[in-house]
Amino acid sequence: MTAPRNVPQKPALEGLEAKWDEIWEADGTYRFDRTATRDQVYSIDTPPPTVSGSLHVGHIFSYTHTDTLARFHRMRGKQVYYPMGWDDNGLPTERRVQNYFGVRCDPSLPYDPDFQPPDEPGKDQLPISRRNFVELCVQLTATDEQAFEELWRRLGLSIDWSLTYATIDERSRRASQRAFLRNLARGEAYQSEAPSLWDVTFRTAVAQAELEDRERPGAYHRLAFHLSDGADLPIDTTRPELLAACVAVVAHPDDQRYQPLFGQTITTPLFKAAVPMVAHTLADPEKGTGAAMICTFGDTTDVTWWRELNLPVRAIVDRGGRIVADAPEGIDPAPYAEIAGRTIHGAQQRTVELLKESGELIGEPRAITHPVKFFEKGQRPLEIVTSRQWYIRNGGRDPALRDALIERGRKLDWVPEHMRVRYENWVGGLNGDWLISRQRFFGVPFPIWYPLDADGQPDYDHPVAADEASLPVDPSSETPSGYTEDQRDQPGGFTADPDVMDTWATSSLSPQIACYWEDDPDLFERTFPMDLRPQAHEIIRTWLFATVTRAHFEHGGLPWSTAAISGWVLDPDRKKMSKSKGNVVTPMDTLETFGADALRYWASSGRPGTDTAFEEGQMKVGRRLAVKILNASRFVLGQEPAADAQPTETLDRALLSRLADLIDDATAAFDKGDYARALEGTETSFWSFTDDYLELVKNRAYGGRGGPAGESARYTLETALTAYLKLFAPFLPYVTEEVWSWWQQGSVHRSGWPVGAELRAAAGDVNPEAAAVAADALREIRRIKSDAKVRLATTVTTATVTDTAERLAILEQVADDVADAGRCRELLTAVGPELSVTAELETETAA
RNA sequence: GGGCGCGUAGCUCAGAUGGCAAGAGCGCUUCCCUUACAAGGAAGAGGCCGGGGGUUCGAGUCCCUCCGCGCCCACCA
Repeated sequence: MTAPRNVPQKPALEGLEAKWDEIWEADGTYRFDRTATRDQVYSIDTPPPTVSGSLHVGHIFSYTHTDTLARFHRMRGKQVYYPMGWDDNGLPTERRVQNYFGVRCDPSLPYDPDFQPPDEPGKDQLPISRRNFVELCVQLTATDEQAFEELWRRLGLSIDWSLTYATIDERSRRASQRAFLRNLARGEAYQSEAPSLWDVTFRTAVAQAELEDRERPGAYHRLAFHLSDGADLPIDTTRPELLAACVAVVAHPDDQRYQPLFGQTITTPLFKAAVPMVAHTLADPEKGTGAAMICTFGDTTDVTWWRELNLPVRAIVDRGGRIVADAPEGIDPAPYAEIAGRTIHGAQQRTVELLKESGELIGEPRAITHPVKFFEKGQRPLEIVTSRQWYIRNGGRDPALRDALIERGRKLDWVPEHMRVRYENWVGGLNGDWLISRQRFFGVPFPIWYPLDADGQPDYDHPVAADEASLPVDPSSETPSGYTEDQRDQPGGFTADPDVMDTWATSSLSPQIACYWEDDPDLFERTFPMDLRPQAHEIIRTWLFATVTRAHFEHGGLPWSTAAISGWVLDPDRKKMSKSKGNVVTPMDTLETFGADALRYWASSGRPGTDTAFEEGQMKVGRRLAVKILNASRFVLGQEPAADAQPTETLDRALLSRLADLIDDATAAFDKGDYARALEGTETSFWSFTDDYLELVKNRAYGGRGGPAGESARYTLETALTAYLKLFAPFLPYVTEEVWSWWQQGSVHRSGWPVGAELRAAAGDVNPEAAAVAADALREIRRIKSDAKVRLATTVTTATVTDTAERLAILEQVADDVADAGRCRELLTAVGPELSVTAELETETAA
């Protein structure tokens, strides 16, 4: 039955990664068997890493967690559907291409088929056509993806590499456009011209989920507004440059100071605009003077006031963050000419100067620090600009939908459980629908055209959608049905929607993309909804929520049953590791230094959802464990049990019994997603196996006493080793596979997960305490030798073990093994209150 | 301002439904080349379990409160 044994003399970890990566690939060890039915499948919605981002140990950390679960379920007999995606779509790639090649996209330029990027990026970015730009994006991401794949393979992720996708590839674009068209047809997607948050650097709209607050220095400026009776109304503002955009003054309806003013007309300083005094509960009597100017638009509260109070628009900031050239209606154009064309900053300086000159600045500006909204990837504060954008409903303005989506979150299994709260917080706090259009270039285009009227104006109310069968389409180069290409951008013809979808609009469909939604209905049937979504906690509000929303609309259910949220890797100062902080360790270097198994050991010791310190000490421990497995295995496999060997000795059966408990514990932990607990238990047990059990049976196993007792030891050693290798396999795939190959056929990763009941049956009726009693006695004998500062091999002429009668009865059954391991010629016992050992050591003869 | 999480040996962390006379590894001390392993092995020292109250026969584990740290969210006048 067993293969010939091939145990190396001097086993080592070096070279195992390259060797087994190649064999696993050649043997298709992790290949998905698509004949499996849904109940036999465990499918994983792997996070597609942003390939333009840098690789860091945080990736190793969380992807290892997922891989341990994948390997566990595979060993339990599931067909694991474990694809890998690349998120190459979107702004990070654009930015990287700009910097890497020194180019920028100018959509007005024609395509140059012979274009070659400069060898070195020049001082000024070279303008190139959109198509040339996108080609560079594709070229660069291909390189990035290779680096990621190399890392993942080296790390030993058991991914089926035949199942990769990229968020910009044809299948993703098709799924993304198809899902959008269906959202549109069902009324879940819509277009609206409305004020929205706008990044003036990237010149694109951004979504609520992509905002972050940053503390910024600012200053309160107290401005003198004028009442009709000539009195002044002081108002504080941090944005005096928006004075020209002021459309009203607001105060809280209950604010006694302003009761008489509500409904009156106020004159703004400098620009002399007549604006109404209005009341709204969002006005905070505690802030500033209690009265605030409403501008179109200084912040999101302005938008709320503007909408709810039906105020006019007086927009002055353009899409590049400058003051527009022409003064809005109703204000004095003379001072406006002084700020027109300036940047926000310049306009603020000039406005303040003018206010000082006119005497309408009261006192000096008072410096403060306040939170300002930024695009998370941006460098300049967001402005609010009115533009036409696509939205997908997400409950932000529909309580029934919001409740339905919160309910979906409650049906999801969260690991750890408390992460659910973040989801509910976010969904509960939404204040608008999901803005998915971006005024960018490298992304999935909207599959939409607009008819042009006789004047060449687009009819946005009657968009022409692409046919599903034609997807994916690029509306800027393909023609809608019913038109000819020469009608493009001609009066009476058509024009393409110029925007692309935000990257989350595509990655929110990762389960559908990964499972070949509509492209391969048979495969989809076998894999969707998926079992596991592993991801980081900071993107619960984006990726997780958006994915739930899309599946809610498209499938009326959850996209997966479990969400496993990983923590962060912290540097020793307890700060999140990130590139900007300059404390990132290159993962490939770390892999070279410690080895994949060691790194995986460190990663696996981080509890689900818990932030974990980057600690080289743990990696050294992992490496030592791997080496220990090699050496202990070499010892165990040095002798072969007879085919009919049975565990007859008490010590052996006690070991098997404890091993059965370990297997049950590890299995239960894994079932709950707690890989770390499974590892910890296995590791603790394994060290006691090598330190105690191995020493106790060494002599017996190698024929010291001969007969069935030796067979029992050899049988038990091999049975235990087999179980340990399987238990360790999800964590240390390389060393376990290597040892497995010394005497077994096939891959340990395709061998079954151990079953506690089988070992328990083999152990029979035994007191598992026997293993501990033997180990305790041996430890006491070692202590005596250690205290006497003699070699552990020193012979004991007579040892006397004192212990309770109960424990001595157990010791009786394992006494020969204890005597062997302790090198005791004679082992006596005496009843006493607790364990103690005395021993007479044989005098060392001089060498 | 609201919410979540964390605070256990010098360091990194375990301690599931309360029973612990408090654990692991690293580091530290002492000893040992024992025929699986000296990039090893054996033995050992080291904690008012953040502070204060409470519930209980019994609390690191439950409740209250305070302190410190981290994160998420919040309408930026």
